[in-house]
Amino acid sequence: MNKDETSNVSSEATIRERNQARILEAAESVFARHGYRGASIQAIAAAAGLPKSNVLYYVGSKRKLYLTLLERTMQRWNAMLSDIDADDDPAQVLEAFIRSKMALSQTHPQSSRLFANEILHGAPFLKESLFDEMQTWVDSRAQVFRQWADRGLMDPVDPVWLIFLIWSATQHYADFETQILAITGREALGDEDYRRASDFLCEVILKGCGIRTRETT
Amino acid sequence: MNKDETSNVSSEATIRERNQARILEAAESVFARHGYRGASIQAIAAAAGLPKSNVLYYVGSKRKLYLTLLERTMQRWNAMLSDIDADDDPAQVLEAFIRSKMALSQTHPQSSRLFANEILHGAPFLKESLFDEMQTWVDSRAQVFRQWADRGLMDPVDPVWLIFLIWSATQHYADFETQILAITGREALGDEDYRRASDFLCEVILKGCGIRTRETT
DNA sequence: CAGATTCTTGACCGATTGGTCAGGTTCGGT
DNA sequence: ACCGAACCTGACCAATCGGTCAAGAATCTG
Repeated sequence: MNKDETSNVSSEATIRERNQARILEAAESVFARHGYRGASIQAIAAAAGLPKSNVLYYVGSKRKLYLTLLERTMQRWNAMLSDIDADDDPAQVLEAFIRSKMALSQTHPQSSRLFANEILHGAPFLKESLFDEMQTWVDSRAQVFRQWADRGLMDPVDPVWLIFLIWSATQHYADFETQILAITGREALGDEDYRRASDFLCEVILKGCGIRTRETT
Repeated sequence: MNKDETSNVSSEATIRERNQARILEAAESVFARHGYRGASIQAIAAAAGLPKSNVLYYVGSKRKLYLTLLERTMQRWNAMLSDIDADDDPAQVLEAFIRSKMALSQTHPQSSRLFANEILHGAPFLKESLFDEMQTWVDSRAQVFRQWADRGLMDPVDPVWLIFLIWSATQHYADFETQILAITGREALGDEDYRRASDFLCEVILKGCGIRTRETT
């Protein structure tokens, strides 16, 4: 009985979940490249290796699919960005922030591009409440940065512009990967490239903010 | 006779040039938002206030229109980026570079977004020769930066990553304007905002590279 | 003024779009 | 074995897509 139920659930979840995962991956790639308006369900279906109506059977509509992916992107980002406190070490906090953002660009470039496309489209699918959350998050971080500056732990730079600097610098590796590869003559950005770029960003940005790092060798 | 000729030429150029300018402006806006695939000629026509077939009369095809805009974007960028020399002052060069890029983001945000969309699409319309030119440009700049580092005028940071940092940081204000406005509670980025952001980027990036700036008051 | 050129623009075309729908197949439970 | 649920998928629909074409109006030129 118990064994029978497990077998049943597993079989049901396997088909639906497997197909949904295929569709989500395919859709992310298409939306990341062409944005919402430029993506077609047929292109997504082709990328997923399923007929179009089968895709619609699972996801309902283009809009629902897109919203699911956007939500997933936000969750990926939130899961990697931890809270900070004024008692934390600025060097460690900023370095962790930069490195985790770079890791996201490396592991989920399509998510980054999908988000970039959403913003370029004028963010029609991002709820105002989500921007409110972002604002709250930026404000709380900015407040900590200001306290560090007050205590002489870093220069009194504008903390909001600093956050934008880190966002832009780190997302660039995912969003503009095509350009970077063409200009640097690479076929892909590997671990070593990401490590060196992350080191560079940590070094320049921290130094640029007057934050001294600890040499650990 | 001379007076009659002037009147004739002016009248002919006025209709065609005026309509082409209208179409280019409208198209830039639509392509900037939706990218090539997501932009429709009907949307461009509506934004230009002309019938679709009138638009096609002037520009021939969607592809030609897009390529024209892409070319125009490249020319705008090239017109503002001057050659540099190892004898130049690093602080002045980098500051000029950052400020001119920020000015471009401020005056031509749609161009920046159109380019961003082109890259997100995988750069299908950018000729390989154009990337070669970019690479040449980046390499020549990197060489100068390295010479500066050799002479102790700046830190030995990776010059290519430095250029990417400046690109990403400056283009961010155009490309992610929607996000910036939402988070900062602004309705637009004004001169003062751009000035402060430019100052911030100059200060942090130059300091981050170990370049000392001259205080001019 | 007449003819040539440019401009305007709706009708039309085949292809594609986001879906809807219906019917058949497969799977799971009784 | 039967029935219901889940899955699969081609046909179909109205709307939109990038263009073509033709006809009339406006403008230019000699």
